[in-house]
Amino acid sequence: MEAPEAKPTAVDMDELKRHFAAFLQEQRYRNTSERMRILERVAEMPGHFTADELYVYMHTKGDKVSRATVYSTLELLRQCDLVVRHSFDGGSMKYELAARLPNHDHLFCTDCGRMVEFCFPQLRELVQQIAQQYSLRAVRHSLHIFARCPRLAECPHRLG
Amino acid sequence: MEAPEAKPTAVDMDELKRHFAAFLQEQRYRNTSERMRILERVAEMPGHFTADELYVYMHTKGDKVSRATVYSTLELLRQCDLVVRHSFDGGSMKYELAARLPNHDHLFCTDCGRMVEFCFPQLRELVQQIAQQYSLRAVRHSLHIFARCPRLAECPHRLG
DNA sequence: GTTCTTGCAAACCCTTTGCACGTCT
DNA sequence: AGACGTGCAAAGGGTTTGCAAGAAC
Repeated sequence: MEAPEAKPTAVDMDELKRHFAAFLQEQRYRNTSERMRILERVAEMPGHFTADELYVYMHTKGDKVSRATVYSTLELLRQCDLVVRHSFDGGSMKYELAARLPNHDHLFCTDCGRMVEFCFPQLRELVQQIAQQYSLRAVRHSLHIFARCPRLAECPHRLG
Repeated sequence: MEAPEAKPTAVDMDELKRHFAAFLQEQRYRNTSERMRILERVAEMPGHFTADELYVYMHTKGDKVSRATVYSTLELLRQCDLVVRHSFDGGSMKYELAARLPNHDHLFCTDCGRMVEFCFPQLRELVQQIAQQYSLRAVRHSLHIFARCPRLAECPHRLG
């Protein structure tokens, strides 16, 4: 049986911008060039990234934005569900475009450090069942699995 | 059907101390009064706590330990699996005695802020299945579910 | 013109580190 | 005696904030 890797979704930039503009207008926030530029650059990031990585990337592209604006705009993008923020153990916050990999989870090999993103429909169902036990409706979830190779020497991705 | 709340396990303090002492000896770390005292106080904490909360608690009890020692001992307790560390979204690290609530997960109501700890055997199985798809053996997992009340006004735990 | 946003730097919080002193073996 | 652990304070990294200048409405 094939392992269900999560696959990137094609991103419709205009759609994202419309979504963001609508959110800003609705919330009486201003539609500034910095905010839209940040959304564009977020969509160019390949997967997870930190606020600082985005800041550095934008400066290599010649964009003039401050870290403060990067942080505050990422927070706005999060409020309107265009980006998701992850708190992986011990590190700084990781952001990611929500449209890129809908509803995926993370598996970490603690032997080699490899991270796999996967998508299991059964998990979605189970999560919904669990929430229902408490008369709630699950909106989002985050599952981290920490695993090891049965025989370390044969781990095909081990470090070193 | 009854919602499966995770139930605290009775804690055998002597057993914990033996486990920790054995770990220290095996790793050639020293068995100091500070380290054992910290383990005792960890066992007195009701649930999740931050390193600083433990530090403050110990000082209310008259223990003289520094923050540095609290942090480093919590790390040792983590290495020998006596405590687990959680990284909840946006906040500081939360620690918890592993023996207290074995293998539980977390459900957050985003309307009222309530957090429920639950334990679903099916989830364990599913997690193991997922890891097997990648030829790995799951060791630990962490599932956070974010959910809402179907009708907010009726949320029995809503804030305000 | 008023209010919000930006950029910069400083502040902030949590955690780790360097060093002198104390303690365990 | 030697090596490790502790306590203190300072450093460190990531994120937020205060304020003056600039842009959106």
